[in-house]
Amino acid sequence: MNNSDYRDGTEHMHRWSQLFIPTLREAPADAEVASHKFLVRAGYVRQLAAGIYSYLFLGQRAMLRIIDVVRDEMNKIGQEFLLPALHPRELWESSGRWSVMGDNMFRLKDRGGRDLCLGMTHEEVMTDIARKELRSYKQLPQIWYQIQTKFRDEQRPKSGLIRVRQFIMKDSYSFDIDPAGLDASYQKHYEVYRRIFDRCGLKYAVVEAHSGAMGGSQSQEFMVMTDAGEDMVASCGKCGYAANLEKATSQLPPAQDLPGDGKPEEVHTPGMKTIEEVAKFLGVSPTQKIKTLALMQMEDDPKHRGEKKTRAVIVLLRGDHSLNEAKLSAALGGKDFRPMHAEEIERTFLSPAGYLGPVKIPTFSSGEMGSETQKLLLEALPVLLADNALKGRKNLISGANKEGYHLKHVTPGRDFHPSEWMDLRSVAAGEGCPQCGSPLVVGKAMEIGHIFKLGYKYSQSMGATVLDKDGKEVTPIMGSYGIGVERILAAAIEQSNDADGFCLPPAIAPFDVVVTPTNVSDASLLRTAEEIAQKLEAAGFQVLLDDRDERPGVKFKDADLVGVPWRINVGKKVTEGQVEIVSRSTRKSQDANISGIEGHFKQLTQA
RNA sequence: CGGGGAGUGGCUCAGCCUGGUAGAGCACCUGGUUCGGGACCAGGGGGUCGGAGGUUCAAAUCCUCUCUCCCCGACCA
Repeated sequence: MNNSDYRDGTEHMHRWSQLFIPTLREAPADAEVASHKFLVRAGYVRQLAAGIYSYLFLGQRAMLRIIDVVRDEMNKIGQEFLLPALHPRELWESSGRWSVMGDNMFRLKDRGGRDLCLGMTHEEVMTDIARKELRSYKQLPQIWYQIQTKFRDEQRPKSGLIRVRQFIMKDSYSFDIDPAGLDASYQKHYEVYRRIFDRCGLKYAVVEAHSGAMGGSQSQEFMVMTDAGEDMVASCGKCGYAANLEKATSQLPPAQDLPGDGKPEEVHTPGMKTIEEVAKFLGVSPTQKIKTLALMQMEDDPKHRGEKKTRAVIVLLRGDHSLNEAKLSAALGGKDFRPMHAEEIERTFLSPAGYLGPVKIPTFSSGEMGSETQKLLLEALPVLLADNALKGRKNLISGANKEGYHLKHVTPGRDFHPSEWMDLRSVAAGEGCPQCGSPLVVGKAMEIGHIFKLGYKYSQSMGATVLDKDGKEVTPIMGSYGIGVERILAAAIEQSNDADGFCLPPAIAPFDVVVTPTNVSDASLLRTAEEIAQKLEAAGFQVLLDDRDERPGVKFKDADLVGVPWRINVGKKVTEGQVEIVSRSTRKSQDANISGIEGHFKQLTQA
C-alpha cells in the first residue's frame, strides 16, 4: 500500500467521473503486441514520437508502484542517488565510450559549443564520483543506485514500452576492494532482484548472459518468457540450466565422419552453392560439410578520420550450424563486422562466393598473392576462426575456392590451420543441455533486469583508486546492475491479458479495486458505493470509484480493460445488504455483506 | 541503416485504380427514452485529406521531393 495516498474523506476519493482515463474501444492500428495495445487502450500511455511515450494518470500510478517496490528492496542493500542526465563529453572520453557508443548516444552542444550527451547509462558518472571521493578501503564496499531516465537512440524502437528511446531505469553500481567483495555485492543484487520481481508478480528466469558493451566477466539476465520479447533463451527443464542464446552452449552427439584418409580432392559440383544443395548432390549430410563464412571486421581508422579499417575474418562452422554473432563479436573484442562484399571475397579467395573453403586461401599460403590490394589486406592479417564442433573431424567437404568445385577429404589441422578454435555456433532447440544432456528448449524472452560483474574496466580506465590496508594504491572492482521499470509493466501485461484487457499483479496495479455502482441515477446505490469505497480506503486500499453516469456494461468493460485486479459491483443486491466482488484474473464473483466488507476484502486479497 | 507497409475529424477505416471540391462506425455536445456486459431516437460540432512543389479549368485522387509512424533484419533495460 502506498501511504502517501489521501484516504481521509470523500473529497479525496478517486472518482472516475473526475479523472482522465481515456479508454479506447479499439486498439491503435500501429500497435502490435498485447502490452502496447492495452497500455494505449486502457489510457495508461500515449505516444509522442517513435519510442517516446507520455505516461498518463493510470500509467504513472502503476509505474510509481513498481518504483516503490524497487526502491523498498534496493534500500536494503544500497543508497539512493540521483545523477544528471546531461553529461559532458570529456567524462565519456575518459572511459573511451564516447566513440564506442556510436549512434545510440544522443549528443548535443551547449551554447559555448561544448559537446554533451544524454546519459544512456551511468558507469562513468558513478565512477567519477568514486574516483574523486573514495580514498580508503575502509569506505568499501559501496552500493549506489538511482531510479532515473535513460536516453538511447535505438536503431529501432518498437513494441510500445518494450523498446523505447527514453525510459526509467533503476541502475546500481558496486565498488569493492577485491573480487570476493564483488562476488558478495553481485550476490546481494541477485537476491534483491529476485525479491523485486517476485513482489511484482512476474514469472521469470535468470539466465547466463553475454556482457556486450558493458564489458566485464560474469553476467546474468532476468528474463520473462514471452513472444513479445526480443531475446532467445535456451533452457533445460531438467537441471535448470538457462542461458541467453548469445551465450548458450550445448552437447552435441558425435558426428559421423566420412570414411577414407585421402588428400583433399576436387569434386565437380556444377551450380551447387548452398550447403543443402551440395550435401544432397554428393549424398552426404550437412554435418559432414564445412560452412565457410567470409566476414569483414571493421574499426575506426585512427590515421584517417571517419574511415574504417577492415580485416578479413573467415569463420568455419559445421554445415548444419549457424553463426552466433554475439559470440563472434565477443571473440573480436567487441568490434563490428559485416559480410564481405563480392569483390572482397574474390580478392581474398580468388573465387566467387558459393565455393569458399579454408584450403588454399591465397592469403594463407605465401607466394600466391601479388596484387597491391592483397598486400594491403595483409597489413591486417586475415584470421581464420573455426568452431569447436569441427575439432577432431576428418574427411569433410568444403568449397574449393573455384567456381563449380568442392573439395572432399578435408581434414582440419592437416589441410588447413585455424588461427583459433572457439565456440562460435548458435545452440539449436533439442540439442543436449551442457550440464545434464537433456534436450534444450529455446524460447523468446524479454529482459527486465541484468546484473554484471564489470571488473576493473571503468575504475581502471578512469583512474579510481583507494589505499588498501598496507597503504598501497589499489583499484576497486565494480559491478553494475539494471532494471527496466517500464518493462516490468509491459511484461506483467504480456503475462496476463485476454480479449477484454489485462490484470496487473496487486503490488503494481494503479488501484487495488474499482467500486462500481451499476446505476448512479439511483442515489442510494451511489451512496452505498461511496461508503464502501471509504471503508476500503480507510482499511488501506487504493480505490477507484466508478461514479460515471454510464450504463453498467460500459463500466464493466472499462474495469476489465484497465488492469485493476478486483471489482466490487454495487447493484440490485444492495437491498439485501450485499454486493458482488469480482476477481479480474479468474473472472469469478462472489457475494459479500456490505457490513464488514473491508474485512472480507482484506481476507480475499491476502489469500 | 537496408527491406516492406501506412499517413483522410479523437479512434478504426472507406474514398484514390478511372481527378469534379470529403464519408461511415465509434467517441464528443444538446434534449428525450433507457440502465447487470461497450443502448436507442432526434438534433448538432469537428477534417486546408502529413508537408512542399508540379500537372490540370479542377487534385484526397496523377507526378516529384520531403517528413512522420509501423513492421521484418544487426543493439540493450
